[in-house]
Amino acid sequence: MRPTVHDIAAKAGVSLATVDRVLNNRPGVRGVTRDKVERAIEALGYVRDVAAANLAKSRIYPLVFILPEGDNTFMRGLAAEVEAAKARSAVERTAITVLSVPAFDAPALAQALEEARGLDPAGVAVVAIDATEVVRAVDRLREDGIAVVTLVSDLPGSSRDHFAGVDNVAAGRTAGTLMGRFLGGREGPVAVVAGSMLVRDHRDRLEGFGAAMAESAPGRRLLPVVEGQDDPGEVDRLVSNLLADHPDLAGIYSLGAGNRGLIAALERTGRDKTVCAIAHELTPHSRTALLSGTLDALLNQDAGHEVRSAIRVLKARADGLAVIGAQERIRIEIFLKDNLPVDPA
Amino acid sequence: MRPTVHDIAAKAGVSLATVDRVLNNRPGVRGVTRDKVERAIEALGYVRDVAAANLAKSRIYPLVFILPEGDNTFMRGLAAEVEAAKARSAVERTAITVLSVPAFDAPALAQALEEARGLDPAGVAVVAIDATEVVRAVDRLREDGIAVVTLVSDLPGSSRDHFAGVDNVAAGRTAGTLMGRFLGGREGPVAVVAGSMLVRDHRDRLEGFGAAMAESAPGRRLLPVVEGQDDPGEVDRLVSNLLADHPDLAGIYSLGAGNRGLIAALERTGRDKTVCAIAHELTPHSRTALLSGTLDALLNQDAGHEVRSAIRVLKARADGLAVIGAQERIRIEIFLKDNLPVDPA
DNA sequence: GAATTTTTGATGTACGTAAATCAAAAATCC
DNA sequence: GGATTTTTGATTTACGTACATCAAAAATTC
Repeated sequence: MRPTVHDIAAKAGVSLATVDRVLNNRPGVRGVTRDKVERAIEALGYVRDVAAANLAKSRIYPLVFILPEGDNTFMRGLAAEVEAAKARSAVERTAITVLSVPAFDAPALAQALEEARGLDPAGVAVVAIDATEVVRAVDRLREDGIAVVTLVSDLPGSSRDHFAGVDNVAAGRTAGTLMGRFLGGREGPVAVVAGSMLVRDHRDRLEGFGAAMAESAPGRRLLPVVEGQDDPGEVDRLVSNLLADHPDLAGIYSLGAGNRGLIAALERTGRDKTVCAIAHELTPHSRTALLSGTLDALLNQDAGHEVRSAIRVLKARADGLAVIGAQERIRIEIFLKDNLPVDPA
Repeated sequence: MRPTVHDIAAKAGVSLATVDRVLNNRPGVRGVTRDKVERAIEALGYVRDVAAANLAKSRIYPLVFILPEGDNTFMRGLAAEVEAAKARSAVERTAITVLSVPAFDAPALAQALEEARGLDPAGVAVVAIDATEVVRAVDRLREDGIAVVTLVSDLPGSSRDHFAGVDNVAAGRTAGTLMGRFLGGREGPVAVVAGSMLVRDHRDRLEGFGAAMAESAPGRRLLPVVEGQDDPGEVDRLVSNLLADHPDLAGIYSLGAGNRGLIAALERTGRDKTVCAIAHELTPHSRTALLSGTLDALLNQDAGHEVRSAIRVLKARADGLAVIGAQERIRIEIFLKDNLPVDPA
């Protein structure tokens, strides 16, 4: 049987109340006594039964998720994962509120953060936009003792506790290496389609992509980045133009969302088999395009992992506990048509 | 506040004891009453507080892991993950026993399964070998009501409850597609190094690799498979011979373990930059080789995920609960030098 | 050494569920 | 309608921790 508080009390020769005072560092214990108890804890290898502790505390963690609105599948998938977490809230002792804000709208996001603050939650998870007013709003939350985790897109200048997302420079590098190697001897320039250069993750991916391309395909020409606002229609228009302007286009790296537009443009023009296309995020559309060969590779961040990780970190921070960084690191997944997970993500 | 058993009792107009009888389907409840209670549960949206339930039951799950001995890093990593799970057993209410058996030894494995049966555990996780006596031993465990999960290597003919491992045909296909595309215009044959064609996962990988290579690099010559017994020394010898015999060798796919030998042979002969090498399993050695460019890509199955998934499935099966197949599916990870996780696996 | 403050002990209740016991009520059988 | 069986109720204890209260003991101050 694993040791309990009673065993510690017996071993240390003190009362249960004193053990409780030490365990929950309540005041009124002499240093000598505290040491005695701590030695007993050590000797017995006691670990607090969290289930029993939570039961006794009947603690719940009120959390707020702030997500962007908008017509792109990845963010809708992220929202779905938050809903799934909500369904688990009874088990996980969380109470999750979701706030939606217009995409790429820093003032609206800052306002939503203020609204979240009004709800006095234990923690807030937010898909960040890199703007000073957002940084200020996050810092205000932290000053109120509210834990903050950035989700998918980080906010490095702020005092956020943690970033639940991928290393986007590395993701861009990965795409660059794949593109360079997949192109092989093929001639022609490579295009890059982003959502918006105002968002940090897109800037980071571009940086990584450029660097890795320079290594794996030195001398290859990169066309100037075009920005599709993560909107399928806009991406379709931009890619169609690129294909028309560059009959020898060898590859396209789409580092943002709105890939339905990319896929549509490639397939409509019949260039899907000759242009090497690498994109981000596994969705039903991108999955189909990967299987048909329109897309050559797909980089992915697991939205479910990110949401679950964010919740774990927020809970830990609310309790003032440390998190194991390595365990909460989100991986950059590479999918080819051959290693797709069976269920549509 | 979320509803409790008391709320159900009040709502249904029955006693607490009756609610308990329904919830834990104990006998002695009329159909009418049972319905009344179930409607109340439904109406209130009651979900059992697992923490409280486990506390009350003070249930533990005795589990047995059967792992092969042998000098290869992957299996040692797997064993380390089981140890890590053992360290968590207080929290997870498990009691894990590990049995070691000689590698590739079916009679010894069957005997270990019998030994596990003698321990009367709730479940057994085993790295399977494809042999009739092993199938029989697994079936005997199942007849005794003991849950069985195969780990890493499956046993399709048996009555095992679940396989915690990757789809190895798909893994081979993934390697084949990568190899075909990475080779690009380069000439020369491609070699395949396996551990043993007697093991199912290696046969599966070879099958997938051949099929995908035929698609992505039609006409490319595949050399006959050589078998290195997952032993670094033997692999080194075999690869050295291959390199000597085929000065124009374009690629090597190592689908088993013992990659230290592969890496050593490539680097010693200075062919590490000209031969495209794809291997399995992320280890400190393969990680270094990927970063230095000796290996071009690495396929991986996350041993930690596999062990944790096996435990979840065994616990669920011991309680007669269903598992969500999709959630327990182990992914085939692709690593390039750019998307390696930060901590050495 | 008396008064004060600090530390410790003893004890009880609560969290939500499991499981057991015994008595009471209701249904069923003949 | 009485005997028997089945169903239901009432109540208690337990799991391991948190937290509060009050009394007793020890240490500290002057």
